[in-house]
Amino acid sequence: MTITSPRGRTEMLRPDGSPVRVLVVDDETSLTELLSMALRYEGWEVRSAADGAGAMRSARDFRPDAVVLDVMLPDMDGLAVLGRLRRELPQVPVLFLTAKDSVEDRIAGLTAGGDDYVTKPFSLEEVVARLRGLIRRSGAAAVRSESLLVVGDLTLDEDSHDVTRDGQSIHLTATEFELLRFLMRNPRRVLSKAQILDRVWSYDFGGQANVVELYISYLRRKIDAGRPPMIHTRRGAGYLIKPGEPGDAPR
Amino acid sequence: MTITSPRGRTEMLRPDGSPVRVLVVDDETSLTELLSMALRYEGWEVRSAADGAGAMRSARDFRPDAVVLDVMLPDMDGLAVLGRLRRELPQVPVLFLTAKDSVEDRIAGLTAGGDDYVTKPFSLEEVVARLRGLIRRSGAAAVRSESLLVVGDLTLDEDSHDVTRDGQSIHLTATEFELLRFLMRNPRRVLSKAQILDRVWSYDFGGQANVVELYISYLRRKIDAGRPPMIHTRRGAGYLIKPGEPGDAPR
DNA sequence: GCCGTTTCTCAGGGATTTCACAGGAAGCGA
DNA sequence: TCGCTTCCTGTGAAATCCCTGAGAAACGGC
Repeated sequence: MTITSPRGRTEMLRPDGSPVRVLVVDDETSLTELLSMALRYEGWEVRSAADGAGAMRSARDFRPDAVVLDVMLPDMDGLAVLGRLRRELPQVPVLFLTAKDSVEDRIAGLTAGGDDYVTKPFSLEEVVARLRGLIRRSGAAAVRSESLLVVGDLTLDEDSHDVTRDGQSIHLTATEFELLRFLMRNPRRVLSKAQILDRVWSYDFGGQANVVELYISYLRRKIDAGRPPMIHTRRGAGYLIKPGEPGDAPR
Repeated sequence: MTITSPRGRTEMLRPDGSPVRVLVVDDETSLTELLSMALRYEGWEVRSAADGAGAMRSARDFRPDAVVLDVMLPDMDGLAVLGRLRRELPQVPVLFLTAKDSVEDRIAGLTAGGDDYVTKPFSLEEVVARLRGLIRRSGAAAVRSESLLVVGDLTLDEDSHDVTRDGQSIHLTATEFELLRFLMRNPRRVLSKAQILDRVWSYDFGGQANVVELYISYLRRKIDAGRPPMIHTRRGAGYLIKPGEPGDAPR
């Protein structure tokens, strides 16, 4: 079931109408807090645990629909936790967090089912998108929602990563794609550069804030070129995307 | 009966519409968990047992449509379990898991009845494919046809392992075949290198992640040569397969 | 056991993507 | 209109990602 909330975003709900539940397991509290905030903002109910024991307790009485699990934990390693979780919650999809350099000690066979993983440092957009994908495909939320975002004549498919405007296919780089996804998931809403930076860039990004301007510029060139513009600047506030009005001068 | 679920994949169902049931018997819990996840993701209902006694209990009250059975079990050996299973579930097909070096002809005798086997370490794609074949042929799921995957003018027959593009037969090696099957079972969906590695390569593969790139390269040479390309790279995300657009430049 | 086939590692090179920097354009208030 | 601030975007360097040839090792059929 998908409903549109008053604030204009689509939310995932369980069959009984209650919000989707996500359990976050990581020993870095700054990370669990960051994630919890982002996931709550999605309208999900979140509980977090800092170690394997806490994770098992939460699994039992919180009964989450999805789990975010750091594979490196202090008391028992992530794999042990995974095993116990699987026994407690056999159906629940897991999103693994893993360090960049452990790409080689790749989580062999962990993503067996519909599971997925992201490498640290990640962007919140990425984590949220993957979680949505996992939950959607697991059917836990009975949200057989489409993977297609539509704003005016602009479409973005989260499964195939295809983007089209007015039927014409548009090639985007990975960062451009995430930025556009974030805009399109919040249509007609002003998003500040800080918000965009926090969501689309990885949490340890230390660069210049004007990358956002730069990527907005890239997107405009690809999305708005020769058409009524959909990406608008609110000076001093941020950017927003909305369907192009035919009356508007093409860009 | 075969239906296409909202997530775009075909599922097997029993004549009464309930999901197919599979019993997994192995004493290595990490393996039963791995398999359970993968099989659940197929939309099947799974129960697992760690020994012969548990297997018999599950056979009686779970009434599975297929059994995955490790021939090496702690309490009684797989053959004894098999005999008891056969008495309890005379019609049910069995997929044997066997160590690489075990006597092949003994297994050959076992699989005479239409059963099948895979050697450890296996890939999840392989186990799932074999199981699908067994179930399809047993008639439990009332699915008789449907061994043919089709994407555009590309076809892959899971029974005969024949692959054709535009009517022309294409020879693939075993690994190439499994990779293509995985792509074709998830058309128009971006699959990350990690997902591909976890699904197509055996669970204990510890090698370089760029084998995936290599095999994509092999596949392209055979599938896309001189034709509109069907295998596409999404830089920073993964690969996907989709029907070639006639307008696309041939490769 | 031998020989063709298949799998996989390694490494170079090429193409793409990301990002910093900086000059210029555009908006805004007085 | 002027001056200040904010935003836009060209340029280029560096990093990253991907492709593929060559060859070693493992496998399989006979």
